[in-house]
Amino acid sequence: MNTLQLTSTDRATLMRSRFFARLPQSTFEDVLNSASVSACEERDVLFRQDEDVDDVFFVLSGLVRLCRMGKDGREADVALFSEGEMLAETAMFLRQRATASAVAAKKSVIARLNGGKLQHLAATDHEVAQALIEHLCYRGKMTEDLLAEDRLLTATQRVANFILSHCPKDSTSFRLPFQKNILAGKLGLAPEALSRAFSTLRQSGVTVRGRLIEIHDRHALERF
Amino acid sequence: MNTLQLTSTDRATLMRSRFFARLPQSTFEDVLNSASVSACEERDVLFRQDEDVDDVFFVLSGLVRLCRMGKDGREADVALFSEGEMLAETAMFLRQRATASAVAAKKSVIARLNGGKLQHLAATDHEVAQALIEHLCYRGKMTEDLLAEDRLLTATQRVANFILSHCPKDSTSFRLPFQKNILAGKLGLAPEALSRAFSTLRQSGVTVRGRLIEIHDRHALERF
DNA sequence: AACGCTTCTTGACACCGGTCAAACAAGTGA
DNA sequence: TCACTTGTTTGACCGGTGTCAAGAAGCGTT
Repeated sequence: MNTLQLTSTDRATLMRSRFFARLPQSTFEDVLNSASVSACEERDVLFRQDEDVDDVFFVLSGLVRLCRMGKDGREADVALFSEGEMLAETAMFLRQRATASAVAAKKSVIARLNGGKLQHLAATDHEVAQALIEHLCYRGKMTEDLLAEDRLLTATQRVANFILSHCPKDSTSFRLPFQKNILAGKLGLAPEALSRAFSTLRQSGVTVRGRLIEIHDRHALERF
Repeated sequence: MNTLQLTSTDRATLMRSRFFARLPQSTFEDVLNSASVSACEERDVLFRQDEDVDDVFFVLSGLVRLCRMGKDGREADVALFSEGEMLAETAMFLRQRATASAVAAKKSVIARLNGGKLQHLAATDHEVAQALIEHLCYRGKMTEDLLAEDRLLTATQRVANFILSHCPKDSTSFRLPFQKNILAGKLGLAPEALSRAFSTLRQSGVTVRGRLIEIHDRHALERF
């Protein structure tokens, strides 16, 4: 986890993000002044469950898995953050230990924003508070979506959903943005189950070669 | 769904709640001025999935189920709100239809706060924004907890968890706060599965008679 | 090109939990 | 109190998914 300088593409990534996009330039700079940037290898840990976390993390590039561990050692992913997404903001406001661990799911560049600073800004700057509220609403919905999918859909249906929502409407194929491993975790599946789901979908015109997914019949997928 | 007057116990309930507790009296009155109160019977619908929802709801007494329906007609609960809890706040900030339906799970009294008013307050009043942020963090954590439980624990373990977290530390028994039906939904189980979980736990010293749950060996439950 | 590592796939199997049906209990209203 | 409705339990069955183990494919390194 080496410390880096914030590049101009990093700044661009930040400014494009849901959270920062709506903040005025000066506030943006203000937040950045208290930020540090580091390069992570796959499996590097940003923070661990039950630790105190004071900072807020921002994915400048790469991928971060948020996972909880059960007492028997198994672990379950509860969220997956890719470029331009922010995590660990709840630790700031609920005075309690982290409820999950954050682990890089591949080589990543992570910005670490000062939590106290951000909290202070949220308390004094309407724009920041507003952006935070929207961000939290969005995150809440994401988690609720996951929960509902888990409870309503079978493995194959969840995979079909994922494919449909990730394949551009005007295209017939796309590349998985990460390893199948990770996708399985995000969907709450064992890797084997993901593999089987793919092979079930082959009957409905889905071709999987490495990370390349081809769809030959969108409607067949929707019907699943 | 009859319209009611806000009683003084209702006011007390509001002021005790996570959200309103921290607001100054004047803001509190301000919000209340735009509120209406109604009595709901079990199964009354507060709003339906895919509808536009402008208001924010507050449970003054009773119980509200938030559930999503799958295309095959099955439905899954994604949250359960009891006395003193607020729901549908995300609809205000994410400009989109409701992602779930809200249904009274028993006779309830519901306050309906004006969303626009609240949104305006959140944008101008630091205290309101702050309260909202904390509320959203809390809700987010709740949903994440549910997701993690679903993914990490078996039915019996989830039930054991529920019992442990609802039985006062200094007591050896408690009453279920709602029908087993509802509990099953909250835990993501079919009623039959809940029933079986209870009967499995009987071996670990749990007695169930109607809604009365008795624990004879806390540690046995924790080990599950 | 050959090696070694990791990721992915496939098969076998067990088990958890959903579903249906029927018996049973509890609650409600006349 | 009885009849009726609604909620709960139990049994039987089966489909879905986790787990273990083995083999295949992919990928980077030498």
